[in-house]
Amino acid sequence: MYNRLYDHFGSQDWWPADTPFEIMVGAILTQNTNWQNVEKAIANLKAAGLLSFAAMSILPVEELAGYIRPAGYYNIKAVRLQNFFALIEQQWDGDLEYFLDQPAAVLREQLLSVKGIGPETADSMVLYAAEKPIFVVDTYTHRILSRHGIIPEEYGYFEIQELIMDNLEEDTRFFNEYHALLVRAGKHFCKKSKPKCGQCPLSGVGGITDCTQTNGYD
DNA sequence: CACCAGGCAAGTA
DNA sequence: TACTTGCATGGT
Repeated sequence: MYNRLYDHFGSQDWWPADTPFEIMVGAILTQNTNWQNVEKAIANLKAAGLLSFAAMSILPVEELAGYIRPAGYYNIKAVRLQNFFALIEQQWDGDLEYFLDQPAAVLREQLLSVKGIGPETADSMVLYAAEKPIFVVDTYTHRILSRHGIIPEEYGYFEIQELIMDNLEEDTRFFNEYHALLVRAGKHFCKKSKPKCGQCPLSGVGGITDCTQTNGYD
């Protein structure tokens, strides 16, 4: 599946951000949200010169919410960002580099303890900001794998992650590209409302040959 | 108009 | 434990 996606789409060059801090902020902002909307929120923060831990962590919650408004769920996400900032400030004295320089399992556990950071957000931070080999599962991963008969539809986050990590090489660069490619494929072919696109580069994988409806290429 | 987007936590029975 | 609901803007 990876080879087919890479041959079709090429390198995705993820995560689209300039710093680990920007990646982590983006990971929270993109929860159940189109990336285009997140870009607007990030642009607002950049324009105000606030896209740093020092600046953002002392911002009042109402003010923070105002900047990230385009990303949707802005009130709850402002609180989630502050919960994350509190961990870095209180446990790591505001030193993000030091925080990220821990074993993946420890990092993951600490991130999951933050209210508002769940499995996907935590793993995105571990893989893309800390650059440690962990596979990020998302709705596209679940949808694409289940529709191709690789996993049962009822598989949850950790079951999917375990299957991938137990059977494929644990490599940061590979997991980075694979997740990004699955998202790309999901955006363009494996839409929720179109179970069978037929033009997906994965058509036929897993013995699934009945993806016969059309959905259009890029 | 309806539906979707790179989730998560809280509420209900 | 297993569903359901709230959160919200912006694009198609």
